[in-house]
Amino acid sequence: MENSSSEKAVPGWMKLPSWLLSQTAAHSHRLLTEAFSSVGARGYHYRLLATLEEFGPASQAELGRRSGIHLSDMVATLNELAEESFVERTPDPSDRRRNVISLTAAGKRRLRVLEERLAECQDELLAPLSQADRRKLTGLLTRLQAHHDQRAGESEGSWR
Amino acid sequence: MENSSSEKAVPGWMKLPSWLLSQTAAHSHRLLTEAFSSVGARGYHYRLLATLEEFGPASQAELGRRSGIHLSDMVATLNELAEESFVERTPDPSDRRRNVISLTAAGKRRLRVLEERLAECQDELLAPLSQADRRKLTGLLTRLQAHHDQRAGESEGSWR
DNA sequence: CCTATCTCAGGATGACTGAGATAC
DNA sequence: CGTATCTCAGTCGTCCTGAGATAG
Repeated sequence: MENSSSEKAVPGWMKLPSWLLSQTAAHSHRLLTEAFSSVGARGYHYRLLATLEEFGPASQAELGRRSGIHLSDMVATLNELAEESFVERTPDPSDRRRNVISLTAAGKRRLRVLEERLAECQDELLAPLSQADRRKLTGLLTRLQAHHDQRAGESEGSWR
Repeated sequence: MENSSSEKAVPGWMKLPSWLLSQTAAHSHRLLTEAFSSVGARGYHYRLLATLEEFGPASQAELGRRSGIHLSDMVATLNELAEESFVERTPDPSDRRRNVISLTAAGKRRLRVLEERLAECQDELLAPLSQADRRKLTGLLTRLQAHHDQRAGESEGSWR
């Protein structure tokens, strides 16, 4: 033992919830980024593909609302996905402002791969926690998220 | 009770721990960014000032190890802090490669302001949770962080 | 020679802003 | 008209890579 405590000296702010949250999120983000980029993808790709499969084809604006991705980023992300033929952009005949985005067969296969990687990440992320602790953590985070989501919806126009 | 009627349709991946973590961290980050930027500061400024007060003057490399800020970012951040006279950069006479960074009186006052803002953010962040839940969450996150920190230290050179 | 320190230039991702063109 | 959609051009903060100059 070195001094009063057996641990290395650590700044006090590292015990704050906001810091712990940002750090664990950063770890999680690193895991996901590495897993996705190992197959040439990134977070936005997964979010878009998964949203498309779950809710079906939609305009870019609608996709943005469902996935929480900004329209500006949507364009670039869809360009990337379309270039690999994971999604198709078809003009909407009933509203010529819109593109209808739909998932291709290749896109579904891609999604399966990303889902596998994602599941592995969850496991690695939560490795030190018991099943009960994982549920507890998920529950607490869900409550936090619901609370802040709601407040965001109130002040703005609830565009999400 | 099911989401078929009362709840809005939400993609399944939004229930994953990694997503909840990144979202709550994003909310937290938004709170902090707004609070800090309302006085013209940002996260790195607080981390550096707080680390300096807690551990005293140090070289930039040492500060980087203590605060977890990359050396490349350290330079720019210290430039900003020095420009407002919150820190002082003095050449180390015993090792002419080094600058000794120290906190000024103005820097301490600045830190007090940022700490206040930070405390308010913690409260707002954790608003929907009871004291017991807050402790539980902090405990769970601490365990996650410790686990991943350790693994990061193993594979790399434990520079942090 | 090799390592440590400081500096600078840049990238990547995610979140976000603003503005323009077009269609409703 | 105003509003919605799509596109493109950027910013910002955080994290991170690489390379150079200098000092130990």
